Amino acid sequence: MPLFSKKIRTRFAPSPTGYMHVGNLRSALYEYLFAKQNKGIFFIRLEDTDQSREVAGAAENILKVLKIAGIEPDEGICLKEGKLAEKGHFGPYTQSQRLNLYQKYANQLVKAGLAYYCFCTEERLELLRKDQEAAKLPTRYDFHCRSLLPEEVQKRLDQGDKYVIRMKVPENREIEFEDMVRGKIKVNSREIDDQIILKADGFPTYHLAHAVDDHLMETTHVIRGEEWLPSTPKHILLFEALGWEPPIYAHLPMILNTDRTKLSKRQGDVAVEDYLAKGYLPEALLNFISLLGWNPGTEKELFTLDELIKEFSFAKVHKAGAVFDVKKLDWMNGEYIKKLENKIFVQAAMPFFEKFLTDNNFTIPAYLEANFDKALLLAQQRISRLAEVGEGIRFLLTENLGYDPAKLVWKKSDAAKAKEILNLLINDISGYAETDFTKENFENKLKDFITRNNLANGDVLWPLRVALTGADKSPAPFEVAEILGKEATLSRLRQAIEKL
RNA sequence: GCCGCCAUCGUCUAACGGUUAGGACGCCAGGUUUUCAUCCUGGUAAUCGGGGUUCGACUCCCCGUGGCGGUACCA
Repeated sequence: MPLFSKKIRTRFAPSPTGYMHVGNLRSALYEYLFAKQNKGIFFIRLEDTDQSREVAGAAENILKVLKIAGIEPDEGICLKEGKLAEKGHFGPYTQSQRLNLYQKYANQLVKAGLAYYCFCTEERLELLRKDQEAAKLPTRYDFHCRSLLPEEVQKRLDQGDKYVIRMKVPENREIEFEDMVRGKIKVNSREIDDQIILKADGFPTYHLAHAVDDHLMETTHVIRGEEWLPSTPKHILLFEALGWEPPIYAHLPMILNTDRTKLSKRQGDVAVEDYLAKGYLPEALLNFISLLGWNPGTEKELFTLDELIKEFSFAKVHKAGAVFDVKKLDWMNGEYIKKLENKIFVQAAMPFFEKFLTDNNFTIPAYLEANFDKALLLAQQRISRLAEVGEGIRFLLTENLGYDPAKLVWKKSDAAKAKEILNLLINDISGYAETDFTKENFENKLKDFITRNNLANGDVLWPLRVALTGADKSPAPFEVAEILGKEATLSRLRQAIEKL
């Protein structure tokens, strides 16, 4: 394990422009894991520098999802009684409240000759870009305002012309940095544009805000998506111009759709919330996501958060993008569901079950009232998402099973025999006491019935299963009978006979 | 167009110059079971192409190819 001289500080810096994307969740996870395993600080900063894209409630939502996932900040933006709050000594942690700082440092750069005022209109910039594209040249700023005389600049400022501040990129310099996952990266400064660092509305762009905040907030490690890799040299330059030491960077591989394009809404869900709404357990989702672009170097695949904190390492982070494979997520989620304590499962499944009831206009039959938990538990070992719980025990909620009568016939039998056996069953079961309707007793009674009548297991149990559940894929008939009770069990058997 | 990053079964990945290229998901087959599922056993399937370097390349280098990202007064 590497030893760092400074206290490790990582940050998650979302923009409140939408919902929590699974890629963001993974970034947050890695940032959290790295901080925790180094006994450092994980904090959250709100990057709300684009007023036009801001979505009300988005920040609260992102924090909420993070909390559900078990990733809580030591410092920075947090949730207090559902509302945004801050804690820690490096605040404010909301960029829109730090405008004076960005302006101060932008001005400092201008004074030092490392940045300059630019009065170019967006129209001119757009035209420039189009010309460059047509001429198949790289699209970049043409330094138009770099050479403005100081008097000219002053005059235009005095007359209130709109301006932005651009960084002045040195002409021909190799910029080199060491990325924790990609190793050495080299870029020549001539490839770097004179990026705008302060916008006309007085807000900083990401680049300036990143340098200022991560310096002031003493971030030691910037862990972010691969899409930031190309602008990292700008950031290094900015840190240098401000006389600061840049943080250590780690650029994470992308998470992709099945067709290897950047994970997008069109091809499935990207919002963490959507997955939670389908009944993926937060622990399972986190576990699955942790393995997208990272592996422990062993064959272990199921990890708790604490285990991840111990095992995680940037040395084992992949460089290539990883496809988000829902099939594997389903498997993993199923594993987590099966392992859930019964009580916890019922608790977790209940909201999904209730939604199923209202969506399908079901009311709860009398025999179910007392056996609610037992009913839900019938589904626990058989589903891979909590949202499947209702469908899994649908047969308990309606008398109208609506199945194909042919199903009642076992593969090694015929309709006549099925009918005969169902009749025998009704006779036999009619004589059972209510107390025989427990899983164990009912099973014993039936096995006795089978040997007494010299029948095969399948001859009896198969039609019984279908009669009780209307499905060939369903929990065992003993468990179902226990919940149904005598009256409902018999009535379903009679219905079955009528169908044959 | 220009710049950058990347490349092992369908998917997630292991092998950091020497392995019959391993595991997991999926899929297929067999077994257990009262059907399905679970569970167990087995099978299927990969080093993008071409050149080097080396006694020996998945591994190192170069060139292609392909994918992705960036190229905003968005982050």
